Amino acid sequence: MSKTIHGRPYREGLRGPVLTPCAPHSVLARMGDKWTILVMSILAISPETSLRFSAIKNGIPRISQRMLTLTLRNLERDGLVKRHYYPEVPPRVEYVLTPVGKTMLPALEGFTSWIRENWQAIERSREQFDAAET
Amino acid sequence: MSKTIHGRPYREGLRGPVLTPCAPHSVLARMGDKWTILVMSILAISPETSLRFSAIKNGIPRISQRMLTLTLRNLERDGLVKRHYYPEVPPRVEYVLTPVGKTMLPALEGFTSWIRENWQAIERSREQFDAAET
DNA sequence: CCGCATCCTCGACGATACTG
DNA sequence: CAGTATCGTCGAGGATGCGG
Repeated sequence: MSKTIHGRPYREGLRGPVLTPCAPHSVLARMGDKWTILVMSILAISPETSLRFSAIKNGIPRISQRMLTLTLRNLERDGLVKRHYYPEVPPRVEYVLTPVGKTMLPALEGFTSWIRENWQAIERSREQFDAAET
Repeated sequence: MSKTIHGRPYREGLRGPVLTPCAPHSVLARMGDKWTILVMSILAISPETSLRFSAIKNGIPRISQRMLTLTLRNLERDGLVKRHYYPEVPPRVEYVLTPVGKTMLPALEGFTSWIRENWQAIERSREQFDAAET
């Protein structure tokens, strides 16, 4: 059994630890992209209620129709969000978190709450760093 | 006092909740980029020990010198990593997590452990989804 | 109402070569 | 050894318009 850090396997090489390849990055990258967290947050407000496409769009200032569609597709593909299509006129489409999507919320919240408590320090550090460049 | 979800403020609009702008995305985006988590993971293995540039590079297969430099610069700018330069010949440069950087580890670990437990389900969902497209 | 197609811009990332 | 400079590629993301 090899050692792990953050669930990431690694071995002790001659010149220190070497990380072995890992898949989970794809999930982190997804959550880190421009709109995904915002969509998750909107759906997390009342996790049992499904929201219409337009309600989500209205909830996220400045998101384009195209990017919302793509973001929702990706979440659906990952099995975190379920899409319900109602073939009415005009059509109605609603989205909800799946069970898996809901289990992600506490873990995500743990991380975002750390960010909430620390991002001001981070912002200050960035300003200092940038100011130090002549 | 307005309501929040994941530390994100929102208001109840006429057609549902509306997220108000939020800064923390920049932190999530940072961690979600291609190499940052890997660098954090390497430094997290023994948080009290500083590592040489080359040790980090050896620990992350396929990272280029350029991308490691950029990634470390960004982390230093955010105040999560501290850089120590020793003007010897040949030069030696070491990196350690800052106190702030260390406090991030448990929160990050919470999220990555959720990913570890669920990414196989996510992978399966992706394969199914892709297979469903004719 | 919702989604797709098209076109465009820009920055992340990689490869390579050079310097103190 | 560590970092910088330069150049090239590629895909994320935005604007707009059409269609069921």
